[in-house]
Amino acid sequence: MNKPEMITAESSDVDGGHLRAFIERIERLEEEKRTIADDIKEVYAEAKGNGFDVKIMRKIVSIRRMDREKRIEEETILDLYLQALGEI
Amino acid sequence: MNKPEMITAESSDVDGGHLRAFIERIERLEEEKRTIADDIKEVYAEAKGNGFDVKIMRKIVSIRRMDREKRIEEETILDLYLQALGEI
Amino acid sequence: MNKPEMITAESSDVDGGHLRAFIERIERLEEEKRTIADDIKEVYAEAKGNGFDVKIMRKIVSIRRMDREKRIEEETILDLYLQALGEI
Amino acid sequence: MNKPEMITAESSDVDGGHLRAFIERIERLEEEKRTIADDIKEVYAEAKGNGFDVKIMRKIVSIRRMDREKRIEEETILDLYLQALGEI
DNA sequence: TCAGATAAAATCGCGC
DNA sequence: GCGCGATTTTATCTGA
Repeated sequence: MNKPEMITAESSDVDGGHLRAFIERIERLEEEKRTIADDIKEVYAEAKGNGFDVKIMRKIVSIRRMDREKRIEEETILDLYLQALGEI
Repeated sequence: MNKPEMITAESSDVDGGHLRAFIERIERLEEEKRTIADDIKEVYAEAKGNGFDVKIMRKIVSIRRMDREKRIEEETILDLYLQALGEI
Repeated sequence: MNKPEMITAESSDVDGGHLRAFIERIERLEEEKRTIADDIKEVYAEAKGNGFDVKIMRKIVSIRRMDREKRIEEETILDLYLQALGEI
Repeated sequence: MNKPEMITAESSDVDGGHLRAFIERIERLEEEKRTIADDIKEVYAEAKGNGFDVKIMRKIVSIRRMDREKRIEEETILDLYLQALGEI
């Protein structure tokens, strides 16, 4: 009895194993994220090696992202209007 | 004659097709990155749902990351010392 | 009447004098900061002139800074743990 | 004899005391720099508390800095021209 | 003087 | 909505 997972103190029942599992899942995901970020940097570097201007490319990517977000925003508002009309 | 890729202005030969390919690779990678960021958020949410304190979890992740970085820094400085010794 | 500070347009009451004072305080502080950055550079240069390896020195400074930050992080998480315990 | 500062190995005569002094001077200066950076942040925060838009303030500071640099640049070029003329 | 590395500033996004 | 932390962008610096 009194195995680690059966601690009965009023307060500090922290399931270390479970916590550890969450932490490790997060760390694996962050590692993946970092890898992809590195891949992105590599693509920019490759583009630079091909004579493209990285700063300008970043601007283009940023503008296109804003455009996409704007479009989604507008579609969302449109949907809201359509819903509102349907409810009349 | 004079197909797009044959423009001969001295300066502004921007290979649009090539650029577009780079941009699209980057955008795909950024989409993947965003997905992973969302996954991380989900894991934190799940952990919270299991009674864990997200703020503390973030600190743990942060401290463990610092540990890793510090270890790498120390290996780097060891290399620098060894190089410095080798150069004498 | 109608002294500058009494402009009554509904929206654009920008207190220019006040803003200017803030801006100038910031600029003075940035000037000081730049001076100190220059001092640091001078110390590195002097050390180099005395035969020390600047790259290694920077690494040492960086590692010592990480040590300090890690210590602070650990104190912070200890506080978080104590708070969490107190809240039960 | 053979006091620390008289080590005679061909290679690793590192004057630790001297190095330490340089490191500590740098660390003191970096601490001062950090303090000033914090002061700047505080000024921005105070301005924000007085209803100013921090983002815009940063833009103003940045533009004024560029203006100053531009002016210095232009004066430098002017000096170069004047020197050149003087040499004719 | 330039590229590549390093550090700083600005911006973004989350959790409270 | 605000502070805080992470990320990204910009600037600085060093070594070739």
